Amino acid sequence: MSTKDLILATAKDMISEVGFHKMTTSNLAKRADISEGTIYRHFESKEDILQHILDTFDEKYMTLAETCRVRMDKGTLSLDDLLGSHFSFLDANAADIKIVLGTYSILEITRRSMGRFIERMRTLFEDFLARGAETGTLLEVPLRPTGLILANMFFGLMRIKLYWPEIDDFSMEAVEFCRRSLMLPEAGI
Amino acid sequence: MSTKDLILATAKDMISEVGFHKMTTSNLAKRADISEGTIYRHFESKEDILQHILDTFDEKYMTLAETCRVRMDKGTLSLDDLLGSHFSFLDANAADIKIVLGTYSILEITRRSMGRFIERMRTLFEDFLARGAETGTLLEVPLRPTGLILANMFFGLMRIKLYWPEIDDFSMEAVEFCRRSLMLPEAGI
Amino acid sequence: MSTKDLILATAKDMISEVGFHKMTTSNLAKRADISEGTIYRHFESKEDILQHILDTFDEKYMTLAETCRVRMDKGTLSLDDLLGSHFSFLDANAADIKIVLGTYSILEITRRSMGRFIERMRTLFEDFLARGAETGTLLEVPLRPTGLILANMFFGLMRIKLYWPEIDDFSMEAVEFCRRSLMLPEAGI
Amino acid sequence: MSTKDLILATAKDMISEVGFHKMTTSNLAKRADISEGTIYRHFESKEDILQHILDTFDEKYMTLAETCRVRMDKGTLSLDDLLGSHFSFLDANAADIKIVLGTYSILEITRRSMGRFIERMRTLFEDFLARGAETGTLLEVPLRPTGLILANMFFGLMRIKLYWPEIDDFSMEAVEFCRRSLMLPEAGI
DNA sequence: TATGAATGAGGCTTCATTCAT
DNA sequence: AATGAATGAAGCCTCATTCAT
Repeated sequence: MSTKDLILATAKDMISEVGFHKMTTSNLAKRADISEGTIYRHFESKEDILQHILDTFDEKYMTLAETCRVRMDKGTLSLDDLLGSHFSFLDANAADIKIVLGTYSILEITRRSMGRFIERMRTLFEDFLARGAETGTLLEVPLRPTGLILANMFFGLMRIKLYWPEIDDFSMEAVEFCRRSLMLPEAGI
Repeated sequence: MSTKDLILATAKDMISEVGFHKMTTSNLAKRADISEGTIYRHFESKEDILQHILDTFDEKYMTLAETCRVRMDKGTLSLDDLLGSHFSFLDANAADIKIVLGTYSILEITRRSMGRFIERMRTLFEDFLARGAETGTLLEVPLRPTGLILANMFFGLMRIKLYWPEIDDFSMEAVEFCRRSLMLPEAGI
Repeated sequence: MSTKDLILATAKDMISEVGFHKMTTSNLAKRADISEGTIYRHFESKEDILQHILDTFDEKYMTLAETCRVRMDKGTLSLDDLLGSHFSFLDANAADIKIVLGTYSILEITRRSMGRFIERMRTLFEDFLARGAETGTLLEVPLRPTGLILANMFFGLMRIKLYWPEIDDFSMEAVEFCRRSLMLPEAGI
Repeated sequence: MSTKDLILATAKDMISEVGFHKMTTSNLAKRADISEGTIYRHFESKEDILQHILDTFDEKYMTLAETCRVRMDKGTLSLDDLLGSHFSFLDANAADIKIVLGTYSILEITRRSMGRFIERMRTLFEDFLARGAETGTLLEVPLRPTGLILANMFFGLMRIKLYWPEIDDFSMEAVEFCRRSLMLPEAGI
């Protein structure tokens, strides 16, 4: 692994564990077993490290969204698929999420980054809802706010999972909660 | 106002405006027009100030919950009443909420405090759902997780309102979203 | 002596001895026997200390210039008096001068400060020359540049005295040099 | 141009532009488009680069002095010639002068180098004055200090020109000033 | 010769906290 | 109770220099 990647990986771990402020350049260097000066050969500032982490995360989510859209266009993406792939994504990127959730209130760059993230997720959900309404599988609901509600639900789930692990996971029930609100009362009766 | 309250009020404003880390004891003293030393006559540490703010907030919410319970026991609390009174509470205590949301990821004391807050809200919603199921006005849903889902929804709404004010308010739609998921398909009509 | 003055005096000594860059905040604190943090209770930055030194020096020269002007108006100020009082001033403020000479090429604030200093000295000399020409004790020479030449001569003398003390003092000869250039060829002869 | 010369030339530009301290080895390498390590293949240290620049400058002045002496021995060097050739030299080597003036107060090596420079100039002027006195074209003045006064005047002129370019050039008047002080009251009566 | 990543000492500054008055 | 000067640990960052390739 290149030194730059080592720094990035170590910083990601540390920030998600102790927060941005408590990861000091000195700590970071020690844990990555490099000198403090080396950090500045690869990054302009401590905040710059975070910026890189956020950018990478951003790209990862864009890839997921793209994949979802492709399947949506083919008509093979169910509500469960959509929510399920998001849960997987969030689980797989827990550290990044924790970083985002833990710094958006402190740092302007994260606030902006998370704002973009929310928007992207909302747009994706919105498009899904629009399509569902067209094909008659979902209720007709106000698209924009409902997309936001779903995105918001996801963040909340992650937050609780990450910061209050002692609380039982309630993802499944959340999915049910949403299904009841969005699915048409099963025609077939 | 006593000096202690002055410090508390000033600190609350500052923390919600600039965050816990960026409120320094020096800033605080200047803005409250007292000396830095005076702070330590009333509080043990900077964190101790936060602790007091959190405790006060805690009590305020307990009062609201108590009020809700009283009305619930009388059978005069509709879903709209419940959610409405919470929206009012959150609006009226925006500064406290912002402090909680902005520090739980950094400080153990807030993490615990917010944990309790979530639990309390969850319990209240849970009780409401149980009663609704009994009286036949609400669907039968898994109580504990659904209470959590509702609490979670509230926090999310506040968060977006506080940190991304440029996003349109979607409280009303969120309420609708929940109603659809929880209300019985209006019987016989 | 107040702590602020102690810092100022110590810094003046150190800067004139080793230069602005080589006086570090750490050194300064050690030599003044205070903690590094204390420096920042009294000054905004390291450069701010220098600023204070320069301002004080500025005022001191303005006082001298004022005194000279008063005597000039009374008609009791000979060329020897004028140059003599300047030599005394420069000798008495050797540390300040060394600081000015040693930092104007590095720091914008000193460059400006020294610029003002030169101007002030030039103006004073210029006025003296004008008066001398009027009263017929001095040659008529271009005022502005000649004032500058005299100011310049002074700075040069100080510089050599301060940085090359091994070179014999030549102030007296410099005064003679100027007299020959400025005095009317003694009438009476 | 050899790499060594490239480094030297680039360093000369940079030091005269931003000063010795603000030219970092990193900057220098970037501007010269070489690697930082390469610098240390050609020079022992950052100061060593300056040493080379100073040495080269020293030689250049020695050449000028030599030329002047040759003409002096032939008896074809007027005061105007002498001063004029010095002005030309200083103009042509403005970067070197700026380096010397900007570092003698900080660095021992420059202080020594400039000391030698002053001495050399003084000696040359002194010899010229001696000859002038012998041939009866110049007043008899104390040689050593007067030589120093002239050298000093030159440095002052350069300094002001380089650091306060907003001040009008007063070289011509300076020459006049010196002529008045040194020339015999034109016999020719 | 040349590279450029790595080093580590040290610089300036901030800030929660203490203490004599 | 209140003051505010003083502390000192710790934070971020810079930079001349070294060294393996």
